[in-house]
Amino acid sequence: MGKLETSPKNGARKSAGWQAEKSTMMQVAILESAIDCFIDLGYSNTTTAKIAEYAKVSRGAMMHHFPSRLRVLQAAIEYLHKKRLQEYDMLMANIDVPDRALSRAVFYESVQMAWRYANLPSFTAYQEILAASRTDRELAEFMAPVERDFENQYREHAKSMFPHWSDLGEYLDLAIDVVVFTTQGMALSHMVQNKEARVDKMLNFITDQLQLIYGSAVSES
Amino acid sequence: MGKLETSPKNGARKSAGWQAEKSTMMQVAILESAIDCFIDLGYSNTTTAKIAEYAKVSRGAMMHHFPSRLRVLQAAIEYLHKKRLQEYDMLMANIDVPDRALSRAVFYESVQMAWRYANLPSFTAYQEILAASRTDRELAEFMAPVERDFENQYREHAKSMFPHWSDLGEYLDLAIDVVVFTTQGMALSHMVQNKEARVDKMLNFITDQLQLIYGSAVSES
DNA sequence: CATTTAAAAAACAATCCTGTATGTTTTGGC
DNA sequence: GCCAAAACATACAGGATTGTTTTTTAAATG
Repeated sequence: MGKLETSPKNGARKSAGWQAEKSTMMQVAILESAIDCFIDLGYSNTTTAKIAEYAKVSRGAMMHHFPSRLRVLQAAIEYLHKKRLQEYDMLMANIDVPDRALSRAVFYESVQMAWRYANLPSFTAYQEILAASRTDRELAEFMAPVERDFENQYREHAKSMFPHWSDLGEYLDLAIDVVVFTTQGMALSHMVQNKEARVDKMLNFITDQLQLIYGSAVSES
Repeated sequence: MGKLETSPKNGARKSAGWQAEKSTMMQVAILESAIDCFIDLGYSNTTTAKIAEYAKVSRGAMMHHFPSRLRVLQAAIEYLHKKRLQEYDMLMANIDVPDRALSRAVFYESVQMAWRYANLPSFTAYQEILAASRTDRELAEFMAPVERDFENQYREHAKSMFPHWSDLGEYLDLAIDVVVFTTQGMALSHMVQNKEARVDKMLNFITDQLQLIYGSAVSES
């Protein structure tokens, strides 16, 4: 009941490596299930049994591929990391900059994408892990390079998007911090009243600040 | 071994209510230990045994005062809530405003205090609880009014601190959000590189933004 | 087709945690 | 001093979770 495909379909005859394919399919299913568990149950409530249940796989089968809980979780974190890097590129690629003119619209779209980024399910999953890492030394060490990766991606993308700023590193870093801290602060806050309106105001406000920072940067150069 | 005072000291003769006093002493010790556990171990790793160990009390004694884990945790949350409200007042009372002049120094000190507030141990403990509440419906319902309390405190304090803004609710709310989201976003982010410098830049930047918002507010009135 | 190997499922032991139940000490009133 | 009640300590049962072991099933190969 509820297994993955257990035998090759008639159409696709037994190809040499179909077993390996099925194996990786299952592994992906397990990792994605682990991430879903982070989101639904929280990091520490993500048990091996729950992951297997989500993946519609017996716990024994899972333990065959990932010999311990830690291994599953670390693999899931790596999987999530790659996914988030991709999602970031996807979102930012959506920004419409007809002729690379630094209009307000460009800034605003960037801010909006950052906000969307902080509202993806993968962001929630990631925050669960980060929160757990605060009191889990081993996990924290595992996460450190991941965090560095993100900081680098932010900077690299910003550099390519706003080449004028490439030289003025300080202002660029400030602009990034403003956007990241604000959007993530909003995403992590549990706003009770008129969330939408406040978010909207904040996003517009940040956009204005970006323009201001940019103005300072160019006037200084 | 390692108990609280188990009998009245010679100096203080058996007063009528000393038993009740000792009882509340122990309860306070337990609640503070629970909060320490949140900080050291994380919310979900805070077991009844650990709390008792931290409080240097037998688990049985603890279960006598708090019949279930949930009760201890809820009592600890309420205790933490009061503590945080007090700490906020303490910090904000420190802001030196000689003649209520709205100089940059006043804004800056406010921002700095908000940053300090987000770096208190109690903030960490609180975030542990908030994070856990995301996947714990019962806890979330328990936390909702607490969150409202804080939002109200922010607004009330800001109103009293900047009476000129009292009428322009929108700008005041924006200013509060800017400070809260930014400082909390920073506190929750795991900055890897030159944290101090970035924080310093952000605090100064926010201060400038507050002045700007204030300028918009007064020019509109 | 038979056999060997990998994959999957199930069963098991060890640990931890909660809640309760039972036993012991201490306190306050008489 | 004595007794009832509370405060405190210890012991135990039930459930959950992890990792291991054992059994069963499926696949690959000669």
